[in-house]
Parts: sequence; C-alpha cells; structure tokens
Amino acid sequence: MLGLLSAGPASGYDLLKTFELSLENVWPATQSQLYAELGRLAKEGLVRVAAEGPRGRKEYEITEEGRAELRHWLVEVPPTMTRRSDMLLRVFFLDQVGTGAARGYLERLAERAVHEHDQLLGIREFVIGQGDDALRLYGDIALEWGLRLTAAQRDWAEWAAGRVAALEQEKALEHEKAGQAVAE
Amino acid sequence: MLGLLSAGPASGYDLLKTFELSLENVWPATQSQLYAELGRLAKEGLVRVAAEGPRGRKEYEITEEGRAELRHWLVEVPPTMTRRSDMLLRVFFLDQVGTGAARGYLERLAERAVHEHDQLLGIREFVIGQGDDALRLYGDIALEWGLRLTAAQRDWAEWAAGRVAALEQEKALEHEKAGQAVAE
DNA sequence: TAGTGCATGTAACAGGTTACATGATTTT
DNA sequence: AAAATCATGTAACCTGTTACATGCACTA
Repeated sequence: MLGLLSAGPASGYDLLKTFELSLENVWPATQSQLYAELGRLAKEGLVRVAAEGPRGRKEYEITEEGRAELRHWLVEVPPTMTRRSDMLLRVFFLDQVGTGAARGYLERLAERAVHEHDQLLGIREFVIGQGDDALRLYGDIALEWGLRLTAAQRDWAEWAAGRVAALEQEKALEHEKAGQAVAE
Repeated sequence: MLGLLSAGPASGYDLLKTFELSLENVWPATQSQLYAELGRLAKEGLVRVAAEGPRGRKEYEITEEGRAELRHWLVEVPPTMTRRSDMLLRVFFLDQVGTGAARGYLERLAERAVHEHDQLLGIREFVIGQGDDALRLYGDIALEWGLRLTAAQRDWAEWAAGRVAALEQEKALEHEKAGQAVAE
C-alpha cells in the first residue's frame, strides 16, 4: 500500500481496484484487509488523510515517514523467497495414485502453465509503451519474471510427465515378461 | 502429514524431523502446528494412534479414510499455483530507490538464486540412488523443479540488473549532455 | 550425574479470508 | 425509479508463528 501511495494519493477503494487489476498475481489483498491496514498505517503516521470527497471518500497520501519506511523495506529487509508450494508438495506423494493419474496431474500442470503464459503475453500487449522510462522498466521486469516462470513450469511439467510415462512403459514391459514366464 | 504417514507409521516428533529435513523447502511446518493437526486428524478419523512408546510417544498411522482423503486431495483438488511473492512485489516499486540501489537488489537476488541452486545440487548428490523406482522418480522430479526455478531466477535477475544498468547509463549520458549544453 | 535428545502439549498473537452491514451518488 | 458503482467499515473464523512449559530416557 505504501508503494501504491508513493505514486500519488488514493482512497481505499482506489487501492482495492489497483490490487485487483495489476497486483493480483503478485500480492492479492481483500477489501477488509485494505481498510483495516489503512487505519493502522494512519495511526502509525505512515499515511495521512489528504482530502475527503463525496460518499465519505477519504483520500490518503503517503507521509515522509511512510516513504522512508517503504525505501527501508525495499532494499534493507531481505525478501522471503516464497517457499511452500502445494503444487510441488503433491509431487512428493504422487506414487500414492499410480502412474496414470500422476501423469495426468503433471500434464494438467503443463496446460495450466501454458494458459497463464498466454495471459501474461496478453497483458504485455496491453501495457506496451505505457508509463515513463523507470516505471515501464520495472513493470517489464516483473512481467518478464512471470513469462520465464510459466515457461519453465511448462517445460518442467512436460519433462516430468515424460519421465512418468517412461516408468509406466517399463512397468508394462515387466508385467508382460512376467506373463510370458508364467506361460512358459 | 497424511502423505508422510502413507509411507508408514510415525510419531509427531518423527514427522517434525521429516518436515525439517526433506519438506522444509516445499512446505515448512512448526512443531505446535504438527501436534495440533495430529489431534485434529485423529478426531476426524483420518489417522489413529497405532502404538504408544516410551516418553509418552504416540505412533500414528494413516487410516483407510485418511488414504482416501489423501488421494482425493492429490488428484481432484486443484493446486493453488502460489501467487504472492514479496520478492516480485518489491520490483514494482523499485523506482523509489534509484537505479543504483535497484540494481543492487536484483544482483543480490541473482546471487541468492545461485546459492540455492548449489544447495540443491548438493542435495541431489546426497540422495542419488536412494529409494525405490517410484519414490526416487517423484523425488527427482521435485528436485528438478527446484533446480530449474533457481536457474531461471538467476538468469532473470541478471538480465534485469543489466536492463537497469542500461537505464543508468542512459541517464548519465543525458546528464552529461545537459551539463555540456549549460557550459556552452 | 549432567547433558543431550526425545517427546508432547498450550497460549498469545499476527495475518488473512469470508461474510455481514450500510449507505451515498451516478448512470440508465 | 431502478440498477450499478462508489465507498467504508466490523465480526467471526481459520491458519500459522513464537514463546512458554514440562518431563522422561539414554549416553558420556
């Protein structure tokens, strides 16, 4: 929220729209959370109500303390490197469902990655040439991460499905051999 | 937890060790959470106390209902595709700190990715050839995802740092030109 | 016998989600 | 006049983290 307000004053409602539109893939936030957090930030002096509009609209702006806190967070607080992926956790236990279902799971992951990749390409077409130099650059960089991540996910999931298919084949052959041995 | 117990009975303490050792990068869990969750799962009939040992040790085993629930979760519940990355969120606001600090941030991300990649390579050396066919395969697949993800992160962060450096250069040139214009 | 490791649990708090609740202004 | 949009807030609940609290059993 400090980041968004650093670009100019906005109401809780405005921020909500921004979260829904452009930050949704990076940091989703709910309406309740936003208003609660605005109250908290105001109490801490990091934002202040700059103007009041119709329908009880309160336009917030970032304070100097807020800007300092934002800069501090940006470069001095070490990023978390998101662990915890239920997508990957499932992979560990995929032997519980047999090769067919396991392969299906991985193939669906690949399809999904392709779909998300396409969506990001769509966004890129849409935002091309928007904003000034610096803003566009950082937006591009973030978008590029999404593109590379989804591409890597697709490649990996396809590769993994192939490995599972190979195991499937191997098992089938063994079964066949065992059958022949019994027949002989 | 159901996944871990599907490989054989274990106590809360055992599960904790497994989480710390092998699931730490995929799904970290704390001790409090584990014991609380075991109680809940037992109440729901997904696990049961199979044996009691010294020091109040309770060995849990998965029930048939638990196994069914695990299989259901594995293939029928759609995975989340982790959104929410504070690492990426920062990128959006990097214009607040100037090109120098922004480049520093991205370079640190690259270094970190390299470090994590190396750690995963170490793990791969360590686990090579362990477990049976199916288990090893899915372990390999999960590890491969880590390797690809960290490699992609390194490449991306280096590329991004390069783009920021280019902007830095451009700005420096403009500044120079402006200086010359004033001199003339 | 002192230290380490095994073993289980509770309490307070932080962050986030869903659902509830209300009402003013603008557009059709 | 009705519908959509703008606009703000609260309450209950769930998940997860940190810190507290306890004690047995093995080993050096």
